Amino acid sequence: MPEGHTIHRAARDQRRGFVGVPLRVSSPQGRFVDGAAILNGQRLTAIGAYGKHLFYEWEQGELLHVHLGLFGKFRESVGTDVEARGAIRLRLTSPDTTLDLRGPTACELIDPAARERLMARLGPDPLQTDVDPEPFFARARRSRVAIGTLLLDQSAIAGVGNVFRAEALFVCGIAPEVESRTLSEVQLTELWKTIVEMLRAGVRSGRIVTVDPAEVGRPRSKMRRSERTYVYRRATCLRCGAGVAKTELAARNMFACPSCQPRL
DNA sequence: AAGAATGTTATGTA
DNA sequence: CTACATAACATTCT
Repeated sequence: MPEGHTIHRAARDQRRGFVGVPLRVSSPQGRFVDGAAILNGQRLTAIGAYGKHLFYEWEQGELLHVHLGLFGKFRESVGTDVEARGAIRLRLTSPDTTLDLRGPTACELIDPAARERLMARLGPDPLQTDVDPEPFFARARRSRVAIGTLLLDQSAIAGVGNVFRAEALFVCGIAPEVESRTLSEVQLTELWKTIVEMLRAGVRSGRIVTVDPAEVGRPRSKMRRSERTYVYRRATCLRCGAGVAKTELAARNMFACPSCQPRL
């Protein structure tokens, strides 16, 4: 879920006590994390997230960049004597917990300059405090690209993934294939606002629930899987019952309700 | 047990 | 320069 997923993870790791406790980073197999062993014995001092990128900072100034990509996942186990299964790219241990990372797109030690370069090519991240959405608006105003495509372009807006693009467009009643430059200022503003709220809700609840709980008459935590999205991976629209249109946009599955998101 | 899935990047084409 | 297609890479689940 980067998208939320990456961000949730960082938030959750912090709650799990991986910040500020003694950590050991084991030497992983594979082509990832060159020289991670030098982190042995150092304390993790901060976990930061920008868009779908995670940055783990250690006390000696080492900077670990993690991107989960499509398959990357942290798996948590109780205790520190955990059998290593599969290709573990990174293992973090706190006194009572082991956190294994598998399948990330990136897991590498970088320097601050590299992080700057990386962040420089990302658009505004709706989750950052004091973020200025203007670069996203400016891009949208001049682009002929479909808004559904633009939302996945991390250089336009950072952090939105396939679930949130479908759900945010649904909530705003915008058809995904509409050229972004044809959207009104009001629509752009509403879209940004919707995304901010959705991402925040994701971080708060630790899962992606884009449906207003009032709409299904059940608290957020008790919503069934099929009720957590309006159109994403659904056959019918949660709101109006119309058949959801499943298409491909930017090489990803796109879901939209033809009735709630009319193309004008 | 093939295929799909909350992703990115590099490369080629027009 | 923009847009779009394709392939490559990673893992887990059905």
